[in-house]
Amino acid sequence: METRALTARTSNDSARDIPEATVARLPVYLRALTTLSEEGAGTCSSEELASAAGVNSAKLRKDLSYLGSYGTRGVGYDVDYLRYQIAREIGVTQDWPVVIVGIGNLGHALANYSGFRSRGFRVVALLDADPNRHDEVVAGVDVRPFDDLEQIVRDQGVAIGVIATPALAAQDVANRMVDCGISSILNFAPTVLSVPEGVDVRKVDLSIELQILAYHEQRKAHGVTA
Amino acid sequence: METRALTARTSNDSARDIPEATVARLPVYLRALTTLSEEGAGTCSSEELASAAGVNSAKLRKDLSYLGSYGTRGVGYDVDYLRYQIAREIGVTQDWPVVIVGIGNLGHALANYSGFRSRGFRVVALLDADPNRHDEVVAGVDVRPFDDLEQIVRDQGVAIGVIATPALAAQDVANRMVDCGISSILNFAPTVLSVPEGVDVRKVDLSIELQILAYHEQRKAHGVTA
DNA sequence: CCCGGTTTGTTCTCCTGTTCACAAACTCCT
DNA sequence: AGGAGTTTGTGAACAGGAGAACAAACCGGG
Repeated sequence: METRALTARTSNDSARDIPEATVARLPVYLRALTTLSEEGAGTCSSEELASAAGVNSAKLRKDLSYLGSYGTRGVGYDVDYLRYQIAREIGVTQDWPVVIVGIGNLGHALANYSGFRSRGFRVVALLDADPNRHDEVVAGVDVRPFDDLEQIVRDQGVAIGVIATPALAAQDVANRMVDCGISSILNFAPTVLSVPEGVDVRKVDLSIELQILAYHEQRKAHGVTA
Repeated sequence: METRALTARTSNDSARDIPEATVARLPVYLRALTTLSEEGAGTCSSEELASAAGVNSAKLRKDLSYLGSYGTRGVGYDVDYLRYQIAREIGVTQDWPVVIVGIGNLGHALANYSGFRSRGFRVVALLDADPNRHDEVVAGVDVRPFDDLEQIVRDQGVAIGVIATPALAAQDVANRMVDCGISSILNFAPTVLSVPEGVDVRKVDLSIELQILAYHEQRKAHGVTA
């Protein structure tokens, strides 16, 4: 609570500064709550929700306490109410327009991924530098030239871009995105992007995850055989 | 170091216990070194490599120090030598057979992803429960029934499985994988898997990453307007 | 109204990871 | 050989997150 003085909150708060580790878990809680709600649960305890989310219950309670006191002692949390509060805190009660650049195999998969739409993200454009791909229609959206980026971003108010190009093109795409005013980038290309301050980049790297698994796998094998 | 008593290391070490955070960065260093090598660099300083990998140079040096003293003071690191050492530590000098279950959009993309092969992972089988998908050939590998899992795992010595199924099927697939002896799972399904001790699970969730970006994006917008 | 049972919110402690700063070690030049 | 310049490896301080534990708050029954 004493950190509120630091963040110079303006009018109504509702946005204290939440630790990164907690932010990363909120979507997991959100999903677990959605599942619980679909199963007909009206309330749930921190223990139940923590188990559904795969975390420690003390950690869950601490995470939720950053958002406010939305539980009732002796009872638990109202599933739908808590779900709404988390959704609002993350910002997925509103609709986020998203552009995807690079419509190869991965781009196709992303464009077709239903989990985006159902969670408040709307794919408003698919862009690709290859003219052979233009006028192709993927998931009901037609693929357009990369140069249309600026107009689309301006017209639709896009703040989030997804990069699914080969590694070599990724930095150029990122630069163009930043120039157009995009300030959050999800990067699937296996390369390190450099962007100006104020722009957020998150990276998803398929082969890195496998390599981490391989490391542990190797150690397991060693421990057994040696 | 006091945790070594727990892990019951046997004969020659060469495998001190490396912090998880470091393990997660080693593949990034590996990729940066590969790029440097292709650019013809013979040696590099921690500053250069750190910049290429997008991390602090002190952190890089500390990370590398867990592997051993592979640098030369006043000079830097031999690119190819360091690259080999990291590859060996991760375990990607050997070949890892991998099975992918669930050949939808994402499964297709994964099967075609060249980054796996080039990093020591070989997709030995594609499995899908849907009979309509069988006999389809993706990336030179034909799609087979899910029930073939056990035989494939046994014949090919598969230790790593990738789940790219819908959420509802993921836990069942994971159970079967574990039963067959798979001990590392990369899960793309948006669900929390529960697995017995000794089995590693890593999760890649596309929509969670977007939600994290949305949270920060929302805060940026708030800070500006309010 | 009071009491036992339950569950949250929070404090405190521990541990992991990050960063700074510097001694040790190496090269090159004179 | 010696000294200036460079870069690694690491000790130490610092920050942040995880988990145990407990007081505060709520419900229901008598």
